[in-house]
Amino acid sequence: MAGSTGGSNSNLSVLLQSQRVPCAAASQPLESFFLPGSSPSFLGSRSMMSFEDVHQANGSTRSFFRAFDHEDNGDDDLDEYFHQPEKKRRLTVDQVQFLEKSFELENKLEPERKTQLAKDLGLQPRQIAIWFQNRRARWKTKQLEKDYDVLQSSYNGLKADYDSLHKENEKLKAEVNLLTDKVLLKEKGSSELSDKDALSQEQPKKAILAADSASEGEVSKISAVACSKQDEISSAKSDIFDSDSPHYAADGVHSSYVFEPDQSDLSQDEEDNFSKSLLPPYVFPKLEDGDYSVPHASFEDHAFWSWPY
DNA sequence: TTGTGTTTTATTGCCTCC
DNA sequence: GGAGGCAATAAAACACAA
Repeated sequence: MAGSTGGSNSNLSVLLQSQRVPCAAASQPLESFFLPGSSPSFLGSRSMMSFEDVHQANGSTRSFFRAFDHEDNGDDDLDEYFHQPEKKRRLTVDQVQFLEKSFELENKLEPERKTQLAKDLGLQPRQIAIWFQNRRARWKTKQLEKDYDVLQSSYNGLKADYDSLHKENEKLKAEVNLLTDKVLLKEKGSSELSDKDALSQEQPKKAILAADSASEGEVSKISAVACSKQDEISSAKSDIFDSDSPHYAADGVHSSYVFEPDQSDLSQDEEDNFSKSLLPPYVFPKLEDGDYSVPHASFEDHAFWSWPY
């Protein structure tokens, strides 16, 4: 459209035909637009309201075509205006208001409507089409901004949820690690008690290795932590181990001496089974770095939503 | 007054639909 | 193939701070 009718000749005619008709033709639409109770339907020329009346009713001192604001009356000025080189001229406030109303009703422009609007506003149909074109573009931009804002706030909400869940997950992970350590210590302690005699005689290699791998200080430290948490987990402990469990010393004595199968010798399956045997029905695989953690994916990564446990 | 950023009007080229 | 729509863009008009 635009390209098909474009051209300097047609532009000149646009200027001459549209911008030079600020009086009779232009006043008609404003009648219907500004008359109280009237809709922007086109009433034709029946109204007695003149263009000056329109300005007064509108409280505006602007002339219909703003260009005349700057060029005082006088034939010379008018002549100069009409013969000046082709220039863009903004539509007046009234024209824009009228077009806006029309746009609100329907943002697409049928040929008849375009012609009618052009006639009523004293503009070229092409100008009307261009105005609607640009108006649609502005509307689309605004709409995109709105959509962006909605998505942004939605994202912020989800991000906050994620952060909160991530924190909670970290907290729970630490707690699980602590409890697992305690359970393992208990397991080791009870094993030691039950196998004490055999151990003292056989001096199993693994016990030596375990003793070698952990300094006395470390072992006693772990034991101290475990004992300090004894009360916290006592109830859970009774659920985990039967009182006659071979893993649990009847006298509750804890030893810092560790005897247990070296887990590094276990296969993965054995390791899993080991963990399961400790804490049914909860599955606590041995927690190393990264275990039980939310996958370190970005928030946008949907893998996050398939909770790892 | 002037420089600069924003808004508005208009053009161009491409695309789709009938 | 012509009409009309849209995106990108140019350029005039406008707003405003310095």
